[in-house]
Amino acid sequence: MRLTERYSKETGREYALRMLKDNIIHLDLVPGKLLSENELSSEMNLSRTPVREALIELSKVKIVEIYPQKGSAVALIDYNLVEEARFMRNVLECAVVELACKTAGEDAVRELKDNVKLQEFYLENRSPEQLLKLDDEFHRLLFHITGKDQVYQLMDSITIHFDRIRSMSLIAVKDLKTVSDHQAIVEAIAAKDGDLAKELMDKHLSRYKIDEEALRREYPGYFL
Amino acid sequence: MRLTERYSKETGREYALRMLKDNIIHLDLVPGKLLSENELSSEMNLSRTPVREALIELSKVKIVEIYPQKGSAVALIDYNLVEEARFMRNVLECAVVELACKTAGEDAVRELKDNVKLQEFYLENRSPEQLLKLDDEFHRLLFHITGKDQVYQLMDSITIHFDRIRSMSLIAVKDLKTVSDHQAIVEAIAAKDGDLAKELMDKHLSRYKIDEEALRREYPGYFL
DNA sequence: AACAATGTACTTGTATACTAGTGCTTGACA
DNA sequence: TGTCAAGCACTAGTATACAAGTACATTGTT
Repeated sequence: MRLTERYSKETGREYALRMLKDNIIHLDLVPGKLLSENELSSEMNLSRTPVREALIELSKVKIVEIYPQKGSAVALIDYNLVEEARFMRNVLECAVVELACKTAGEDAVRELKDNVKLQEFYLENRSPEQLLKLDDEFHRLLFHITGKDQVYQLMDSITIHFDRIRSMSLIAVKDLKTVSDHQAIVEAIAAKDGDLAKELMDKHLSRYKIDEEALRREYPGYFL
Repeated sequence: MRLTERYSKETGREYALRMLKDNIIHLDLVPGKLLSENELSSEMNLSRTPVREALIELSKVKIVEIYPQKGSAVALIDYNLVEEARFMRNVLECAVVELACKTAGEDAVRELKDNVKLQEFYLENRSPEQLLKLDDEFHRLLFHITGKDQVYQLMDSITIHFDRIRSMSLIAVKDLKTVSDHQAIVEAIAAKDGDLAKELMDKHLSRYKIDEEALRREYPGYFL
C-alpha cells in the first residue's frame, strides 16, 4: 500500500477513500487482496471508523467486497462490471454532449476552448500527467455546463472499474488523437451540431476500448 | 418519524437507511428538517454508528446535507437535482430498452410478459400498492436482462429526489396508461424494434412530469 | 489413525467514550 | 445600555471497547 500525504482540510474518511482508490487503480492493492480494517487503519494512522466508512462506500460500487464477520477484499475484475461502466459512460456522455449543443452559451464554449488550448500546450511539452488531468476535467466540464454535476459524480463512482483495467493495459492512450477529438467536439458544440457532437463523442470514447482477452492472459488470477 | 419493523436479517445500518429513505420520500421528514444523529439513533434503538453510516450514504446523493460540526438536515428540494434524476433516468432507460431489443432472448421476454400480466391483474383488482411495486420491478427487469444491474442501482440512488416530489404531487399516475405503455414496450422488444421501443419509453417516462410551479405554490419553504 | 468437539484468533457490526469545532446565551464591564 | 468574552450545549469526527459470527487449529476420545 502506497501512501501519500494527507491534505490539511481532508477528513480521515476522505483520506482513506482517496488512498484506497489510488492503490486499487494502480494495482498496489491487487484484485483479490484481502483487506483488514485493523491493518489498513494502522497503516494509515487512523482508527477503524473512518477506514470502515471508506470501505463501505467502495463496496457500493462493488470495487471492494465485504463479507460480514469474515473479511473484506479488493474485488476481482468482473468484466461485465467494466462493460457496465463503459456503457453508462458512453450513454451519458453522448446525451450530455448533445444537450450541450442546445444549451451551451458563449462562456461555456470559451471554458471548453481554454481547456483544449491547455491540452495542446501540455501535449507539445510532453506532460502526460497534466494531460490526463485535463482530459478528466474536459469531460467533467461538459457535465458541469449542462448542469449535470450530480450525474457526473454518480457515473464517476463506477468508472473506477474502467480506470483499473486502463492502468493494467500497457498501451498508452494516443494523446494526439485524444486532443484532436476534444477539439472537434468543442467545435461541434460551438456549431450547435448535436448529431455530429454525439457521433464524435462515441468515436472518442471507443478509443478506450481494451482487449479483455489480452489482459486475461497477462494477469490470470486477477479475473473473476 | 414513522418506523416499521426491522427485518430479521437486516443490519442496523440497512434498517436506518430504509427508514430514513421512506420517511424522506413520504415527507414524514420534511425538506429542511434538522436531523440529529443522537435523536435518530435513540428513536430507532440503535447507536450513532449505523445511523451515521446511513446519513453519509444519503448525503452522497445530496438528499441529506451534513454540515461538519454543525448538524445535518433533510435537503430542501433542489429542482435542478430533480431534473438531473429525470434526465439520467430517461437517458439510461432509453438506452437499455434499445439494447434489450438487440439482446433479449425468449426467456427475458417471457419474464417481462409475466410481469405485465400481473400488472393487468392488479389493475383490475385495484391494488395500487402492488401495481407500483410491479412498475418498479418492470424497469429493474429491463436493466437486469441486459446485464446492467449496477447501472440500475446507481440510477436508483438518485431517483429518490424524483420519488419525493412524486409523493408530494396529488395527481396519481394514470395506472391504466402505465400498464398499456408497458405492454407496448414489451411488444416492441419482442419485435426487436429498437427505435420504437426507445420512443415508447421516452413517452412513457414523460408521463411522470410534475408541475414544478404548482408544487412550489403549495409547499413554499420546502424548496431551495 | 480418524474424527469430533472445543478453544482461539481472527473478522465485521455495534455501542460508547472522547475530541474538536460551532453558535448561542449569559453575564461582566465599560 | 451596549459590547465583548467566557462558558455552555450542541454538533459531527474519531478512537476504542465490546458483541457476535466464522475459520481453523488443537486436543481428547474412540
